[in-house]
Amino acid sequence: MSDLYDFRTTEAKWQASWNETGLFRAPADPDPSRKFYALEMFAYPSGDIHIGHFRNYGIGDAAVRRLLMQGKDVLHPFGWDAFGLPAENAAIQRDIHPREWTLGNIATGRSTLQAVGLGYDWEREFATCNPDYYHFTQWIFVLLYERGLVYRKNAPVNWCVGCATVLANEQVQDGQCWRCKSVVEKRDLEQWYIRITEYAQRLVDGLDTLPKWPKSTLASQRNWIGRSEGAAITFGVESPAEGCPSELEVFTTRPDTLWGVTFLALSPESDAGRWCAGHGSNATDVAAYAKAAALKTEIERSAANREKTGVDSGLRAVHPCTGETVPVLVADYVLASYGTGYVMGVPAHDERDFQFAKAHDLGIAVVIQNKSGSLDVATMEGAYTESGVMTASGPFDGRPSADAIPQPQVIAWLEEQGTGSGRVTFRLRDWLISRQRYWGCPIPMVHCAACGVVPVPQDQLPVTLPPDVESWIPKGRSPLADVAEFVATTCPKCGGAAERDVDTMDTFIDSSWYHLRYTDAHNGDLPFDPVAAAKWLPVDLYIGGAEHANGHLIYFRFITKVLKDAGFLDVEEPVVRLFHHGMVQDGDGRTMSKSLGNVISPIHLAREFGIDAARLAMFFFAPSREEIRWNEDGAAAARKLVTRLHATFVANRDVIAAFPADVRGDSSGSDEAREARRRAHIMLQRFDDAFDGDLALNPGVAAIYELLNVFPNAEKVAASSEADRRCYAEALRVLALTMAPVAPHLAEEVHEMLGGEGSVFRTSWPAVDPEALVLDTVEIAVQVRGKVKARITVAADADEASVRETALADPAVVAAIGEQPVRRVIVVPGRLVNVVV
RNA sequence: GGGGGCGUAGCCCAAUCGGCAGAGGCAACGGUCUCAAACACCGUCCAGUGUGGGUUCGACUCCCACCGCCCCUACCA
Repeated sequence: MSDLYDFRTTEAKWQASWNETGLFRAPADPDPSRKFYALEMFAYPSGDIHIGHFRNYGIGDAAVRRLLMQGKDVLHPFGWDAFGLPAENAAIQRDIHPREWTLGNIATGRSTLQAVGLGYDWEREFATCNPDYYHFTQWIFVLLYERGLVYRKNAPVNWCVGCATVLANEQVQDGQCWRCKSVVEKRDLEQWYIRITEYAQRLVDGLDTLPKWPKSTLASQRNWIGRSEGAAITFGVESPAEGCPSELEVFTTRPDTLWGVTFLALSPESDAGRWCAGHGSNATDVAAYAKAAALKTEIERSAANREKTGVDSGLRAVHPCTGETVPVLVADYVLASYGTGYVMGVPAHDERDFQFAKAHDLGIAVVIQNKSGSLDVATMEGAYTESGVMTASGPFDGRPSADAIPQPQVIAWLEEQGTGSGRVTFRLRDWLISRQRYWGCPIPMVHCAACGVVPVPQDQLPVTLPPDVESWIPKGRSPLADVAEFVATTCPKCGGAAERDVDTMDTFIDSSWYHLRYTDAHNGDLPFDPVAAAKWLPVDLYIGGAEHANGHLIYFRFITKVLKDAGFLDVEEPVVRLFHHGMVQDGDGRTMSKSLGNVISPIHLAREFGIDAARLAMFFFAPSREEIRWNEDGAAAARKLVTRLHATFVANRDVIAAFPADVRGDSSGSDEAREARRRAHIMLQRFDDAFDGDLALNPGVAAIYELLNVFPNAEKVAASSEADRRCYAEALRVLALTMAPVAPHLAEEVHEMLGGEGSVFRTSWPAVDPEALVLDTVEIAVQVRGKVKARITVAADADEASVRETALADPAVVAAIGEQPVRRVIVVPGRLVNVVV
């Protein structure tokens, strides 16, 4: 073996070895006490694997390698989130079939990941666009249907003009399509929905059982699900016309402000709003208003502080407590999809209602008085939304509204009166999953003239995507609608002629169950064998970007719960510990993207610096959770570190080889030798803390530098005493193992050089020796009034009294105290002494 | 508007239970090596922790207010 380290050949050599020996192949029958399921979010096969993937997967890879050394039975799989729009866009732009484009990208991506030495069980790999996989995406859809969680509804939906498809709420960002940035409009369409709101409460409750999830993500999900407690209150409609709703039920979180209602407002898309537009006494105006509202884009409609428009609905409502009539308006600041679509207007105590009332000359009534009693309709410039004392509120006059909001007494009273009741509402909407696109999972439903909507029985799945369509160009309906042989089918129920549903599913459904498929990736009968899933679930560590907090990570929790209810799983939550890695930016702090042309491939890193150096650089730049700027100088420094590490082992090879692998130094070594040993254990301790904690590997890598910096040159080591050489040998042995997760190829090479058998990842992870960490003597600071005045050297285990005595005897301390009386002496063992005068 | 996070040397970042602000790297500078340069090696330099208060013997760390930056969310009644 050459004494010069050639990272290119060495790295290739060990990658081949890992493949041959199946190092990362998960055991078929993991020991329950040792199983560990490590997962990184799978990749969209967009083309090249970039440096951001390399970081994400590198963190997981390092964690997994240490787990192997700890003797865990590890499942660490990889796959491809392979359906989705970019494939179709490529098809349109380059006249290449989406499948071909996708499969080509997968092949490139896989070979890149393998070339950079990431350790996965490739035998469990799959792509969601493969019928072997989407067969069971459909199977799960049918299961959801059978469990009453799928329904069809005509409702206003987000319509992306550019993609010519509907979008889910979280796919609309700032009123634009998340993919193509086109304007998003509202359209009325009949679409498939999944009743995720049925699980809203469980999705909220589950958050309390996830202590190892980032606080930010828990908070984000809590806000997204948006549980609100309040009351549903029924207002009568004054002399309702034929067909007109006779009652309007509103939802409010402030039932204590009920007596302050001066109007009701209806969403133009609500049932009553639509009735008013068609049949009400002011139908012409309402219809015109509703039409204008629908044409507004999401951007216009959601612009902050937009003027609150509205129009008289033609109805009058009867206040359930006072019997007075109040005007009812149609206003597009009211959302049809939240609460009931009708709100009670309390201008004095709600900012939006205040603005609306001012703009439309509606009455304002103060019913919650502030502490000083100064609220007066004539002088109010905004709503008073705090709590206070209820006034002009019938039986509740004089009651504080502060006890609890919503007021339980008010709700109880409403229930007594029969005009309202307590109600919990969620912000979370049902999951709209229809997409008018080709490259997705077909919805396994059949429309039969005689039987209505009929699911394709599970034993007749999959409904395969037709191999070709006439045109990829979106025209506002699914390209599948034009494939006659796909559409024409027979009804599974009556056998008569029927038509297939032509839409495909949102790709978030593909990724909602992929973690389960890995446990049994080749099952042809079921999505997975419940026995196999039980062996591995829950995922012990899940690594991915924080941007999925409200999309994927909610759907994924939801589907896990449904499958548990259906008896296929025994876990309520899919993931024990969630970790969000930081992004990788270019040297100027810009996000790497194809359009900016600043994307760096890990292949480039492998060639220029070596994979181990690139990993070390990445781990060293910043804690894993923080974003980093890629920096070639830093990578070059890491390359030097690899060279230096290798050279250190080569130079000290004979010293190490003279002792058994489990050599231990002890206190008979010199200070210098024991310091080397101590540094090695500090390093180990830091890696342990990181891997067991927040995955911040930077202090650990820094500790490698620290160890090398105190390590004497080889001549000196060779010439030292036997006791010293034992310390040095131990330090390097600890280093050789501890660096393995972060610099795996180098570690294998060193392991082999030191005479190790097999892979270093089949040896065991070292244990910190607490005895190696302690120092004989420590220098501690002596402070007088908090200012350091002297430093004294004492035995590390010196008792407080003697430390105090030594400190007080120090001339500099004596001088600093002078004539002042000593009031207290604080001794922090091993740290400092503070004299209070 | 709501929520989450972050401010430490020129730059990236450490700092255990509240206990001496500096471990490490980059850059810069000086030196050794070299015909010279690069590489390598040795060494040097640099902040008082965004601001203002508070608690404490002692605050980067805890509390309050403010400033700046990043991310998420947003007419949710």
